[in-house]
Amino acid sequence: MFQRQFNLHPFLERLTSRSRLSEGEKQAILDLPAHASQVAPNIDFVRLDHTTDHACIVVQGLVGRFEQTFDGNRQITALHLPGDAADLHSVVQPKARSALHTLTTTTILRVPHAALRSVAANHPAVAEAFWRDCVIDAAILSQWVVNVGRRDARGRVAHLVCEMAVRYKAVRPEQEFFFDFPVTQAQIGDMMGLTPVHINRVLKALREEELLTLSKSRVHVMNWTGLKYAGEFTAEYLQADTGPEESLRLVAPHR
Amino acid sequence: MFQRQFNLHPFLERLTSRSRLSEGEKQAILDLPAHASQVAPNIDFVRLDHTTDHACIVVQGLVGRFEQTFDGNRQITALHLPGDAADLHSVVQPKARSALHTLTTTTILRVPHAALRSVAANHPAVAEAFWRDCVIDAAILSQWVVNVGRRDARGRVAHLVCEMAVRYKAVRPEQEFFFDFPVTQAQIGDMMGLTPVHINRVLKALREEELLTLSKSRVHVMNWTGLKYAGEFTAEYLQADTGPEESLRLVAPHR
DNA sequence: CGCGACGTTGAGTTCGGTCAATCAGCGTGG
DNA sequence: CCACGCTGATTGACCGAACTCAACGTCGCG
Repeated sequence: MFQRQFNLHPFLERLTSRSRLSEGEKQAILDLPAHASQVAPNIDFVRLDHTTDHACIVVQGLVGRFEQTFDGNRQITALHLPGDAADLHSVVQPKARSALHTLTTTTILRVPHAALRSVAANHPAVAEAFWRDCVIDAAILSQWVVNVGRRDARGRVAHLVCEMAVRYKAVRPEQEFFFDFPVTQAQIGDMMGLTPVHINRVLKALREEELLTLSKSRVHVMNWTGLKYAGEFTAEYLQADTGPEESLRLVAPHR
Repeated sequence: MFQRQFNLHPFLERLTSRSRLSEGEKQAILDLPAHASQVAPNIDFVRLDHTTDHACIVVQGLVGRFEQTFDGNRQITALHLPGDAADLHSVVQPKARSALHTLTTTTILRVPHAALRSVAANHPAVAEAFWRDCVIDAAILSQWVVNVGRRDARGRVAHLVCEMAVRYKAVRPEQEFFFDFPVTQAQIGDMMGLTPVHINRVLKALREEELLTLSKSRVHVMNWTGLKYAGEFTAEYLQADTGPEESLRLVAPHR
């Protein structure tokens, strides 16, 4: 029923922000068959160890990737915003090693692996763009390890908010700014490897430092410079290092 | 000077353990140009933010991938054993987001990106194998986040040793076994987000529990079942879920 | 209006960190 | 051969960040 309301433009934008594609390749992405569906909050729409034949693209809402320990503690390892392909890697690894969970009401587009493979096979630059997309997600994941492993609670939360501000394209370096970030304190705890109670105390401290406020699923960044410093944040890891224009083709030119 | 002594067989083995390749594709991998070199211990042979035109394959020794915080604390995010392509992702993301550091004397083979691209372009199944390799490394990284984020010190170290035992193919489920793991306690601390002092105490506890002994760069696992339980370890995430035989080709068959 | 989910706060505990001393091994140079 | 210095392992005493437990507040909703 949502078939006509949602298209693959956000996904294409994400891809082209990381890789250069020709007009024909862009059109091939937009022509991919996709089945839209709404998912209610707090639903695991991809379960651990299940094998899928399609990839999920987030169009609206917020999705968390997580795994859990034997005693049920959850660790969120990644967040997926609109435009992100939450499990593009499933094209080459169909069995899910981590679950996908909606944090809010979310609209996802399901694209069959067969169609993605076909586009990648016919357009080597698209295959490379898919590969690069997975590689950049891995770089983000790597930063997540650093955050959880080496920063104290205040630094972790500051870093998370910085990353989200950049990924939501909300940053106004010269002034305060706001953006929606629909998560509970318990979910932030699951991202950072901390308890909800401690997240609460950290948010209170950040508020008292006049760095940021988080309330009602909305972040108010009051001091971007100070926040970046508190989270030791630099944004480079979020982008491809080659501008999409200079990006090389996987297929070497024929000699 | 080492050109003739080392070849790409370990790398090919790693690839074929995760993806199926035809004889021609295998040969193409083995025919890749590679420049061997020895690197002394504790050398950063790929620096942060440097752009490379080649990928590094570990043939002997042990390599750690790491990033660091502003105050110089290191977080090791991955280990690369012989056969691993430590930065295959650099083919599509040439600027290094994390550094590579030798933990022991290490022999690496440097393979030009141009050659890897050429093989991938001529053999779509190789392109897919490269992509899958990066995806499985990301799954290992994801487990690393869970380990650091959600387990206590004892569980983290137990999990690490379990992962290494499996990756070194040292496991003998029915009996005690040994394997070389040439790292210092300080380096284990950098992997787990803990201090060297605490690693020492945890190793002492694991020794007193008769789970494992680590001394002189050698691990002695005394109780595999108990160790797996302590680290909540399951090995699935280390492998491709499709056996290499069933692995699909990126190129769809022509209709 | 009452319930449930989420947020807030306090008191006490604990895991892991910090600081510091000691020890063992090992390569080097006198 | 042995003294020296360096690196890494070990241990103790103390500290502090984050956890646990528990109570209470707040808000949205049926």
